[in-house]
Amino acid sequence: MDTSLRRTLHDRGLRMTPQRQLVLDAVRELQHATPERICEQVQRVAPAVNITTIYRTLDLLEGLDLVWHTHLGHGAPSYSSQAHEHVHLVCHRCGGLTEIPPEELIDLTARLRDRFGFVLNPSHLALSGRCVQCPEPEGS
Amino acid sequence: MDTSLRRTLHDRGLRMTPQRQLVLDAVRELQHATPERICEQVQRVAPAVNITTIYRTLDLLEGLDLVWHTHLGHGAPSYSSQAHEHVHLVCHRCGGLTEIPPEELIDLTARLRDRFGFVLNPSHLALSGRCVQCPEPEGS
DNA sequence: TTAGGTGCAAACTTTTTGCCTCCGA
DNA sequence: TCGGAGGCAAAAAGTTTGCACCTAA
Repeated sequence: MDTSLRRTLHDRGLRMTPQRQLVLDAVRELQHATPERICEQVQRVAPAVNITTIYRTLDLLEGLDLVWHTHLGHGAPSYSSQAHEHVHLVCHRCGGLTEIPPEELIDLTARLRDRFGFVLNPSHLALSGRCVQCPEPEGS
Repeated sequence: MDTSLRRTLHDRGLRMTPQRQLVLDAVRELQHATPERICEQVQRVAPAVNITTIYRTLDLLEGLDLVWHTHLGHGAPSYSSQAHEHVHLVCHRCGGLTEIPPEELIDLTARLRDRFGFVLNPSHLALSGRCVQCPEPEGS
């Protein structure tokens, strides 16, 4: 049970529902999950929940800043909750994912805020480049 | 005409074609363009070129490290060429895109390389957060 | 002549929309 | 009873595949 979710929803004239709680729980539990994966998880508890509801609820929760999505690689987007504290390094070549501690971005976060007024979300960030295992392309 | 493209292709037993040149030109010219947008651009010169060819060619060029794609927001991915030297700040709230000079990432690039062996591609990077115009969410 | 490359159509996956019904304030 | 929510089906959007034909080495 998530009283704060109920409150947040109520403050905006929205209702708390079991589906919304279940989707939020699933995102928090799974981390980096696609909508389809989240749907499977929710349906373990409530098999009747439709994928449409998953999409609508993810949109809603994202609007409330409770969840977040990025495209870590090709294909479907990946949803996470604020709780997940990692920076992601995505290799554009092999698609590999490396997680590093968010402290690595403290300096950058401060600089972007001071200079551009941009509040970086360091806990959910994908940086793209080439990982250790992948060879350097020719001619560079 | 792009002799280096011809050479790169030839070295791998692949052929140079007008379509490949046109797609590369379109990516370089448009920057941040979706496959569909690139297709339109190519079709100005060669109306018969099919969207399938655009997808296949973008895949090919990406494999050659000549172009690059990210998902800047919802929906279709966005292709750019190496030539495009900007860092992108994407607001997760309004979807707005801010471009900042790549120099802002010099420190981070060096650190990631030294500590994790990860070669950041600073010329094509999307950092996600909240931009100046968008209000801070409640409760934070 | 042979393999690469393209166009075209169809299939497929992922996401969104419309509509009807249900339910709680 | 009124508007928010969800289920279901269909549509839309985005991407991939199969196949025939064409072309350059």
